[in-house]
Amino acid sequence: MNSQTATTKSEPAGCLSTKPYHHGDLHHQCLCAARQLLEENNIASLSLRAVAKKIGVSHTAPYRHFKDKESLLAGIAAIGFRELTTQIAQAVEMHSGDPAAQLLEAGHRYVQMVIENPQCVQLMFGGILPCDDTYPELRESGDLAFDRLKMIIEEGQSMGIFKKAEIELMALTLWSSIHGLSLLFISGSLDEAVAAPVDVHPLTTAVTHLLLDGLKSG
Amino acid sequence: MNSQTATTKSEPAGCLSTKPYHHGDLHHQCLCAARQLLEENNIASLSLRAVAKKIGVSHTAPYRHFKDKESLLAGIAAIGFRELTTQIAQAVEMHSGDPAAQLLEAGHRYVQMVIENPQCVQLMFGGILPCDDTYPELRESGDLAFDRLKMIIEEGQSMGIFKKAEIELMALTLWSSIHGLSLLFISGSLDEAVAAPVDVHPLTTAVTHLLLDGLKSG
DNA sequence: ACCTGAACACCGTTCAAGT
DNA sequence: ACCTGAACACCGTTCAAGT
Repeated sequence: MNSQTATTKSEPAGCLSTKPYHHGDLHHQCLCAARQLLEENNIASLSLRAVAKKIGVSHTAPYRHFKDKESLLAGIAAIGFRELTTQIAQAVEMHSGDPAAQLLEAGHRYVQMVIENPQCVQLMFGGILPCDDTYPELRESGDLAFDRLKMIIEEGQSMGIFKKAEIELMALTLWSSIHGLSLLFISGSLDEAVAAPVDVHPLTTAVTHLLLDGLKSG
Repeated sequence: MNSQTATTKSEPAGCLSTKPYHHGDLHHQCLCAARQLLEENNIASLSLRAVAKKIGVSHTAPYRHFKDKESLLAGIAAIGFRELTTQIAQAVEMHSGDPAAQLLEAGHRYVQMVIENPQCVQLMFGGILPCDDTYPELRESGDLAFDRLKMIIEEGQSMGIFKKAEIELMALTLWSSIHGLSLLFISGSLDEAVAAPVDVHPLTTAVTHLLLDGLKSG
């Protein structure tokens, strides 16, 4: 039994390893460490130097793999967008042939993702990263997720269970609502505004059902 | 004519003034300068030292009026919440007796406020400030705005134009939707996802109408 | 190629000292 | 009371230098 390999494998996901001079995986390790540090504190207090320290590398080493701090942040955001797309895709697979169930499941997964990675989501949608085409990888997955949403609605329309309003508008309304609900959850604003203790899952279900009422045909 | 007063008054809102040793208004001037600097760049690059420099005061002077940087940020957020509440109140006054029109107007004003003060809104809802009762002033106005929203719905129900679902749930759905739509606007995500050029006002109207369909009685 | 250490211009925050 | 300057431990970023 190779003790070095064993040590690496037994790490809890902390991306630690016995570090050779060229460990080669620095790019991935930076993203991994940064993601952890980001969720532990917040966006403002994430420092490139702390990331380097966590991996056990000099504070200038990350510059081999990322142009600057912003570019590292963009890398984390990209991972988040990919994860969101995956979640929606899984929701669609799970309830194939039932658009309403697909939307409900996708909504739950979206909310769950936001609650589990609040700081990452703030990074994705918080206007810290530039909106232009500086990081094309970012918007591609967001785009993909929206397309999938539209496909669900299209199927619902052709099955006659959704009204035939403009697809893009219906998709936008659903996305906005679940997006807003998620962000209100993590902002803490709901704890004060809503009288009862905030119970994420049933609240998400209720909101979605109310929305679907507005989309129903007839 | 007193040239000193004239100079102060003719400032475009930049909060500049000929500075006596005790200018007394430092608290307000800090908030004002910070708000400007915040919108000019973003939250991460707002520095207490830059704020002090903009007012023409030593970099430790703000500590007389704010415990730390976070407490200054909380002050800015509080102003934002108060402004949001005011906007909704004005929307209610403007269309008294017509709950649907009140909701539409409030939505437009909410979106407008977010678009004009994106960084401030990120501060208000971005999870940078602690959610607990460290800054009680913050949640009080948010609370007030939500109450007003519920009153609109209540009136609509008693007039028989809204369905009699749970008021809090209906209010939450509306708030989430408009909140989410606003944040998607400023995040730039829509520019990529939506095919047509994003036109804020008509899009907000369309989304609200779709939502109101779901809230209608009958 | 990949990594390091010194250096620079910035931060937030504290504290003794000045008016 | 209100403000200042020096000091401390942090930042991001650059660059010559090392393996």
